[in-house]
Amino acid sequence: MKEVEKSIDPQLWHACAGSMVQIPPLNSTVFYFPQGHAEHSLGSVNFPSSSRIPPLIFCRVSSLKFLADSETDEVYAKIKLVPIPANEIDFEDNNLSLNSVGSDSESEKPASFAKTLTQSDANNGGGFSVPRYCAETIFPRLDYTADPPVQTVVAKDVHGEIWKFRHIYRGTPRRHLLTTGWSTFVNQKKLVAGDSIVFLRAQDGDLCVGIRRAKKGIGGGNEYPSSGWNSNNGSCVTGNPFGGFSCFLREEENKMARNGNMNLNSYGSFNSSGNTRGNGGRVKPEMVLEAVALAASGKPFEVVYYPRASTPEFCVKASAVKAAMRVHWLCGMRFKMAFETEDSSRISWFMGTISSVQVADPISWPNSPWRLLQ
Amino acid sequence: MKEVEKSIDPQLWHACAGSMVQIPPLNSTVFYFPQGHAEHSLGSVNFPSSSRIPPLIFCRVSSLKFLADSETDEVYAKIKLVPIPANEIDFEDNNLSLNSVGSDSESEKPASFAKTLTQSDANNGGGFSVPRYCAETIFPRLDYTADPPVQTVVAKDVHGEIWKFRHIYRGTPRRHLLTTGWSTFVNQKKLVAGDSIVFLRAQDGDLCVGIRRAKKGIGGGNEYPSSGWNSNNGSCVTGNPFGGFSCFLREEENKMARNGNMNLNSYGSFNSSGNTRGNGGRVKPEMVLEAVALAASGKPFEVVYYPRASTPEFCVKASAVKAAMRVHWLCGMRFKMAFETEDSSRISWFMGTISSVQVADPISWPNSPWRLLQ
DNA sequence: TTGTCGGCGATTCGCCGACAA
DNA sequence: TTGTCGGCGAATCGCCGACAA
Repeated sequence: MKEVEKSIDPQLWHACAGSMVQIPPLNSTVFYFPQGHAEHSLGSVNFPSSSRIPPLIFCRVSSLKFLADSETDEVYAKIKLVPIPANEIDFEDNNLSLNSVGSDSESEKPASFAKTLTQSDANNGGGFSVPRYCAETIFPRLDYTADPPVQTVVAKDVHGEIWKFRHIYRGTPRRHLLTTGWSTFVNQKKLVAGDSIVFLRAQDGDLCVGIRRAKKGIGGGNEYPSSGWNSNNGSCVTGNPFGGFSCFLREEENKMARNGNMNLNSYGSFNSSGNTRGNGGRVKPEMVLEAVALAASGKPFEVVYYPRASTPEFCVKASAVKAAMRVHWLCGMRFKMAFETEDSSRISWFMGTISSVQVADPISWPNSPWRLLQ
Repeated sequence: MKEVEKSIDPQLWHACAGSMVQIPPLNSTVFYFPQGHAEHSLGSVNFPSSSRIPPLIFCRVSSLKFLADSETDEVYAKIKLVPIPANEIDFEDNNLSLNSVGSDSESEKPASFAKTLTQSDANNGGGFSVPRYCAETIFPRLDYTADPPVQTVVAKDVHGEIWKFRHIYRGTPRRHLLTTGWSTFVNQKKLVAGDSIVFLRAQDGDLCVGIRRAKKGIGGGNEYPSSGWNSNNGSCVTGNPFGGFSCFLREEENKMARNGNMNLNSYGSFNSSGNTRGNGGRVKPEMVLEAVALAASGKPFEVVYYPRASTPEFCVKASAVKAAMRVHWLCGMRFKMAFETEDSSRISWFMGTISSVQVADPISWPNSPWRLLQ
């Protein structure tokens, strides 16, 4: 209720959001897409037909807050935007944004590692199997002369809460494991197989730990209206130099049998105890309407963005849009599409061919370039 | 977030709220006290000094919803009120309210029992010691010919969720106990010693179970501005025939050492895992302002009332106010005060003498009878 | 009548190497 | 390199009467 909005470490935020998520830097210029904002909403947004809403609005980022849900740890961002009047639009102003990009690269990517939890990792009885790479590059150095080599690993979560894990190197063949402390973490965070855990070494040397919940869709199907792979969900085309369109195709998604914590005892509660897992975090339709109304009238407004909601970004770097607009997208044109693999920070590329170029929903969004950039 | 407002069984609601809590019946007339509503709020409410707000507003109850917090099970009510214009006020109209009172008594009090959890009840290792009266009048009949007499007791909570308990009659001397299923209940509901549990047999014969959290005040002191025992907190005067002023003086309040679930292990989280216990449920100041604004302008409005918040009622039956106003309250006058004992539905009476008659905060609430009726 | 305690089984938790993918 | 399994010790959990209060 009275939750205090405490900004979290931007680097941990980005690590939890995924490597493909880009947030426009402070003071940079972006295009705000009301239609994209609407798709980001959980319910359907009914814009008043009376007022004409521009398909995209040129804005400057005036404030940026990196936040995390206090219950689910799901990360999200609050972005304050100030619309820039049409006559002040300077498409070539890249000075400031370049500066910002500079300050962006200044905060270099810290070492981080993500792993999807296996059954064995999530099971009660067990520990956590630490991939060798993670143990050697992220965790503190282990004294291999000891027998067995053991240490206590201390990590902060997004709320600054401290967790301790016993890190041991044992077994034949040898492997890294987290034992004591791990099951407490799994239980408190309500992690299940398929969720991911992120370890990150901050610049100050502190170890941080974050989580990414698996999408909770039941059948693995798209939960949102879409008609084909090049529609809105989970796929998104972008030329490499126009980066800034995040998209999430998950490997191994829903392959895992989801053996929830059903209480099969004869005693106790029968109803499942309220699915309070993550990824429910989405924007309310009223918030969208409010933001759009303010934006359309040129007033500053605020938007909330859940980077893991599988909907496209709706605040896109101005330079990226500009560059993309210069390209004449045509049928048959080939393109590269980036997508994220779940278990590491590697990025794979997927080649494709444009099958059609069309403006979606041309009635309410005439001449909108929105869908063209899906 | 997207919580559906599901009305719960009014009888279970009342059992959880406590026997002193009275909610005005549907369509009855009440006086709405903005000042009382403000005290019901968590933060401080700053009324705009520009607009004159009447100290009490005559209303009709147009809608009534009995609700329970989906997380903490704390009960609360949503009451829709329609202000009645001054010229239509009929102080003698008791027909409808009498009818409503009739329909109120029509839903007769079902058998219910409340018990404050002892250390032994709340401890992990143990079961629940069922007072004989509860076992014999509320629980299903036990077959005493068996050895030992055992049965499975099934109970629904406020959400309709079903819980099962093993009820056994054993030990020397014999006593009733809940064993298997009990600790699951305690853990899921996050009950601690000092909280209360309510068992209730509904008319349809179904057994229901509700909870009342102990107030979480640390020092046992008043959390709200008060100056003396006859101030607002935990005490409230009413002549018996003027019933409808709820008040809560708890016996044994905070006597219990509150040995929270501190995690003293060397591993795991250090920060206390967010105190998400009950009794935090209160109204936001904005809601109060909104309601008062609507009320002052004669428009229908809605209020939320947490019966266990230790603040006086702010929607009082019109007839009760009328009767109370007829009495000339004077210094030295003796009165009877009802208060609730925690562990059962008994009501005790406390004799007192009026020490002073004064209007609190006479500047912003001139001529308000509000404080007079504390 | 019922709150607390020590006792003791039964069950789970959780650490371990052996495998094999 | 790392996911899963069966094993086993150890630490709880949770049921029980014995006592008082």
